Amino acid sequence: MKTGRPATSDVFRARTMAEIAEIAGVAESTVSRAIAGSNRVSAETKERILRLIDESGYRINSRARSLRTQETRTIEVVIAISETNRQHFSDPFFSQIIASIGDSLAENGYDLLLSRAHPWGEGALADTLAVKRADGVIVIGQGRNPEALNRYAERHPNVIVWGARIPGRNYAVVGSDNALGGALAGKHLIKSGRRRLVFLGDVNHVEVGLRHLGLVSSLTGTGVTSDQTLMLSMPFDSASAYETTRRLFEGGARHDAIFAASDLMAIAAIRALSDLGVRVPEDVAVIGYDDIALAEYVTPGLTTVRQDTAAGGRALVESVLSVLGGRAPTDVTLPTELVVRQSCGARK
Amino acid sequence: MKTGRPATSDVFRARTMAEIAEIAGVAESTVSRAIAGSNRVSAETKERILRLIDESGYRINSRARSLRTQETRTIEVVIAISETNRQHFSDPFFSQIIASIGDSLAENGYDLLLSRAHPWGEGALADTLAVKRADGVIVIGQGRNPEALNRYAERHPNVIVWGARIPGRNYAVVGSDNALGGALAGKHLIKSGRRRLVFLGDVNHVEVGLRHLGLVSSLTGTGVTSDQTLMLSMPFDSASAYETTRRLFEGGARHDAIFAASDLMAIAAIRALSDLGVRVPEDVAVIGYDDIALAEYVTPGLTTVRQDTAAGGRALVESVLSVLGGRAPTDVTLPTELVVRQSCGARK
DNA sequence: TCGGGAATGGCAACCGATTGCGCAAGCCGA
DNA sequence: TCGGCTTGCGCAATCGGTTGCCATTCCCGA
Repeated sequence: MKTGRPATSDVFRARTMAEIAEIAGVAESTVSRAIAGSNRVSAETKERILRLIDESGYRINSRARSLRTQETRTIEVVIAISETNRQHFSDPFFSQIIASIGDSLAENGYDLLLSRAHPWGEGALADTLAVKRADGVIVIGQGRNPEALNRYAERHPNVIVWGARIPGRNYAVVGSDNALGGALAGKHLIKSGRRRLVFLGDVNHVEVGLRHLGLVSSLTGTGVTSDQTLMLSMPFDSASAYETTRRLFEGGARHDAIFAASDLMAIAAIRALSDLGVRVPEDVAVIGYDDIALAEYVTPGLTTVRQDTAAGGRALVESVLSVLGGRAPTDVTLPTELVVRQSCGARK
Repeated sequence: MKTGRPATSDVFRARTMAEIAEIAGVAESTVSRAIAGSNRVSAETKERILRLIDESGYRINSRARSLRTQETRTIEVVIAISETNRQHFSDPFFSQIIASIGDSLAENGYDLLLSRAHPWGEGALADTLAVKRADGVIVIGQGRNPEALNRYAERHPNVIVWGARIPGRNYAVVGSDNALGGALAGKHLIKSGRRRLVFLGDVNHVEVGLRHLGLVSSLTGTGVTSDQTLMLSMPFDSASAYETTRRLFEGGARHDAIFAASDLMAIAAIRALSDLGVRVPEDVAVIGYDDIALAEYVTPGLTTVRQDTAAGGRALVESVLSVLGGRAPTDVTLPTELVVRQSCGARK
């Protein structure tokens, strides 16, 4: 251990409830009731015990308590990272929604256990870790393997998922309207005179697939055929978006708009264009998805489909706590809107 | 609860070790030893028990285990957000380092409990939450109130901090060399012909203060006096950086370089300049701090002082686990280097 | 003075695992 | 055949709280 640490103060420091009880001259059960605020302890006894607890720096042992009460007051949050790309988590979208979840949980007196591995993945280890550590689970993203998630949710009742309302699922979801988001982006691009669109994103990913679908559907009746629209499937990260975009336009592509599945990808795409001397938005318009905090401050400002992470986090927590309370969770679809900034301004 | 869920399969599902023991026809203790891999259980008994566990879907109860073993196998990670700006957490720097910490902990079989409130803050509640939930604590950032953190660490031995080696502290730190980082930025700016520097960041924040100090010290002997250098103190977020930069240059400032305390701030500053028609790097060079994943992909690419979050996370975990193992933690200073990209290329 | 009931507090079982210690069976050599 | 040693397994205590139920005290009216 470290040296040179000052001697700890010599006041009484209690480790267990029994010690408190001993000093206070009451039974453990009375201490427990005093803490719980039971009305079966007189006001003065209660006050005396609480003061003693405060002075002695005693803190309740949460494991012992939760062993007895059968609740952990902990919610596990799982990021559905893909096996191939663990860095996915560094997307600010995740930190924003986790921050919101963390705040809501704290307000309700719950802890937040963060997992990066899928507990529904293969292998007993993953499953072992997932059980009995938390009262409920919030999963961020349905990922590329919604069936596995579904099987997991079937066996574990207290699961709420950030994602899309896909049919046949065994869990409640909170999320934006991905198809609408895609359609909003598509309409806006068409309206600003774009004709040859590129979609950047992994359509095998449930939510991304819906965004693509929305984009394509918004094209009907506009005179733009979907075979003018290029769909480039790629993982969820900046490097792939940069490389793909760069290769596409180095090849002399004549596309005039990009819709990316995330802001991170959109920002990287803009950079690829810029490196090639292609102007944004004059030559190519770019729209992202998420509206991360940074979207407003990159150069040029990023037009994007907003997912309200603050509201999303709150809704997820509300949902999971209502399941714990025995109530049925309801699906929540958050308002989904396009935020127009420079990267997709009108053609000059 | 939800309706329409398929009936759960009718295989035997064990909830407790006692049930396993009963079915296997052995004592609970034998089951426990079989799981722990004790050599006091014969190979065939062990195999029989493990197979039964696997088939029955039994998962050990981590609270009961940790109550008995007196260890939680959980590490708490605390983000030193400021009271005034809770959104601070959305900085990708934090998510990157948390991702790395999470991976290292998982490799070592530890869970990650995420806290956003300072457990060393005022109020018994905050303290209550902090105790006995985890075996150790990793604090990200010393923040603006290192004394409070110090007092906290005095009472809680198993604390490791991401931050700077300030004197008198009661904890071990892992971090970059902030003064060196500041100096590297300063030297590079001078070398590329810049003379009138601006520093953006809250110097009351321990690490930021050191970065500023490093910048100023690198100026000696260069002919640039420190009173040519402007220090603008501001919180740690994009909006403030944008506003401050914009106001400064709207006022017709003749500064030719900005060094920001974080990449997020640098990116926002670039945007403010761009909105005013100031060219980066031709008119003003910009250097950030952190080298977040996005720094490489923004437009223009961000020159920045790299903090290796992957190595940092690993070192933090190694340190806290070594304290738990009874060994003394050692301070770790990570390699600190400047990554030059377009935002501070040579003057054209 | 005595019985009844409200108010307060204590006893002990319990949550689900881990582990020191003791016991029984099997094996060996003498 | 017998004692001693090794190996495998079970008993029961234990971790630190919570809570049903019973015991005690006190106050009051009859």
